[in-house]
Amino acid sequence: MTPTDTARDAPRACFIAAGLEVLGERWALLALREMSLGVHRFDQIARNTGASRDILTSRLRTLESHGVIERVQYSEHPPRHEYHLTISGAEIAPILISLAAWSSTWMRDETPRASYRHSCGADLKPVLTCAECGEEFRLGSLMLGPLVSTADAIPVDKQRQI
Amino acid sequence: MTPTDTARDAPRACFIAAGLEVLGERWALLALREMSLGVHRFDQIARNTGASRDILTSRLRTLESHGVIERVQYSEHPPRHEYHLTISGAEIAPILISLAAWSSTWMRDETPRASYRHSCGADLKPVLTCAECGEEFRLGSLMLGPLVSTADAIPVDKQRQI
DNA sequence: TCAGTCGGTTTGAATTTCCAACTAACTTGT
DNA sequence: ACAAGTTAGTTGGAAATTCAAACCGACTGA
Repeated sequence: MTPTDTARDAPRACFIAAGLEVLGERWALLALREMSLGVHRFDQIARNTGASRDILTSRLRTLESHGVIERVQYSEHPPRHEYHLTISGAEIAPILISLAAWSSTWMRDETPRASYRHSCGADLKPVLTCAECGEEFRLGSLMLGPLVSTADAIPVDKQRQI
Repeated sequence: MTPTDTARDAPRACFIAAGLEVLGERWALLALREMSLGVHRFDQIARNTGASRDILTSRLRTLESHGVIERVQYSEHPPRHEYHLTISGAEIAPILISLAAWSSTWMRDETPRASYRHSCGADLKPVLTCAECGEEFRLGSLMLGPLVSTADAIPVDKQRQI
């Protein structure tokens, strides 16, 4: 039994699986993409993602309940809300950027698509390094660590803030 | 009409959306997680992800048809295959790592989960920087660029290799 | 007054996923 | 030799999710 095995029938409970429970539902990342591009209103998010309105409603509620986004009222009568990223939501940027970079390298086909760039003006060429040792992450540099739960506190500078 | 707007009804065709068409289907990233942890066989991938076998079959076929993974025969009679990451598949590492890091910061709850670490031994603390200017990526540093398609060739060192 | 906007909700149909059982071709243990 | 187990699927029917379009209430602007 190597460390990468799991018990006979239990799926691997890890933080990748946990993150996907929130971010991995259909349309969730596209909605977050819109907010990081400065689009905050329901109708525009629905149009720009292509999600149907009922599903989008449900996704936004899930993201809100997990503290990834927040609803900000911008009109009293009638009550109207905008959707904004929280600190937690802003920190999905590396996920979107890695995805955009991978996709623009490997998903080139005949259909023209919007590319992305860094605010410095350059094409997307993100490099992911370990803050500890400075080495670049690559295949095989990701390894399973110990089990953690709430018992291990979230660092103060990372605590949920809405 | 700001650059972040889209035509009245067309969803934004961008590389994030394109990448999610392949990587964003349910179970796809978990299957890729297994392969990057060294698990290459159907039964074990099914058990470790929790995906039902028919859906997993379908996902693996999709990933294969997009060149993200390849089937490697390891037995002639009966024909049996292992699933391995291609170059393209290996390069999803930054996506998985960013997701794992985000999740272990923000998705702490009572259920204990496997954490991840870098091969240097440190906890996951990935930093995403722009290869061009060296600045760290953050919210707002991702901007839309021009439309691109096959016309713009994939760099030779990045061409699909199976 | 009348069309249009905004953020949804409702409805019923279409699609996807789930699960358990089944298969085929082996291999291993007794 | 024979039974049991392993492996990589496939099948079928039920359950869950998603879809698209219509509808709604409270407005706004012409």
